[in-house]
Amino acid sequence: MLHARGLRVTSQRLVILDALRKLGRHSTAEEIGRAVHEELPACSAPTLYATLDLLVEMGLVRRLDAGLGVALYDAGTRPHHHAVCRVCGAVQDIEGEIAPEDALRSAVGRGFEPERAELMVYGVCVACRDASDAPGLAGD
Amino acid sequence: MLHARGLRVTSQRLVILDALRKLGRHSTAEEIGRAVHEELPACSAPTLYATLDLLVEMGLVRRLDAGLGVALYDAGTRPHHHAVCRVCGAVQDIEGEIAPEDALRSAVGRGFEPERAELMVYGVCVACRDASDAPGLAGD
DNA sequence: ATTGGTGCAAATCCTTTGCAATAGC
DNA sequence: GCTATTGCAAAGGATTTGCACCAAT
Repeated sequence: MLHARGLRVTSQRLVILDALRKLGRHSTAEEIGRAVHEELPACSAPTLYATLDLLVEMGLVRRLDAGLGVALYDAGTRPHHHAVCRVCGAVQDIEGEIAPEDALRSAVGRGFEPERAELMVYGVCVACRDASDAPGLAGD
Repeated sequence: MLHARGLRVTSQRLVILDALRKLGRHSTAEEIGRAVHEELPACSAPTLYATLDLLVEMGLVRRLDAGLGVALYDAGTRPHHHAVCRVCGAVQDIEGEIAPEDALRSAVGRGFEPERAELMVYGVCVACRDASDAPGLAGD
């Protein structure tokens, strides 16, 4: 898959993805770094971040900002929703590619007390779509 | 309102809230700071952040993390949803205290091309609720 | 052999903290 | 006057960058 993109297969990349998959869910770069160090003690922070960016770009990893001041990384690429605890900061997955309302219900069913639910829609705004549609410019 | 909480009414606090209200939408601390400086040139970053925290705590301001690396502040306290453009980073309000699904529809109706919608539910998880319910401990 | 990847260190950015001076009550 | 609040400067943490070396192809 890396080869297909003309990129090199390095032990760092393999170990980082593997570590992230083993950690399972919402891990900070620091947690991933610690796990990686057990196998690859010399792996550096810049490499870690660069690799995570690459994996995100490749669609193998998702990056998620829960407002905790650190980015969280997730090897599960299926879209899903999240419940963030205001008290302890824990991020709970709401599994499944389900409608937002069902996600909310699911969280409540698991004992989570929602105070506020916010939908973040990620996509392309009108202006940027128009810009990329403009003739003479290479569409993305 | 500040008095009611035994807090002092300072020009900084008034000007910061006023600036944020005038800016209207999702402003970064830096934007707010710039606006504040026009009226209160000496207002410092620590004061700005402290005041914003205070306003958030008082419920007059909401803080929002759109994954852009900076916090956005919003003087509109009514909960609403957001659409973030992957290309230009613009954050669009989806007005109204409406159901997430309607929010998604609303964004599409305005020309936004959604790629991914994620519901963030903020609240209190089971463990933290149980902890605060525990007898002998002061409930929050 | 080539050149993309890596590691080191330092830089950057946003935000917070310590402390003396100031201003609200 | 008492004390919260401010401003300054510097610290702090997460992430990125520049550059020389190394390793995958």
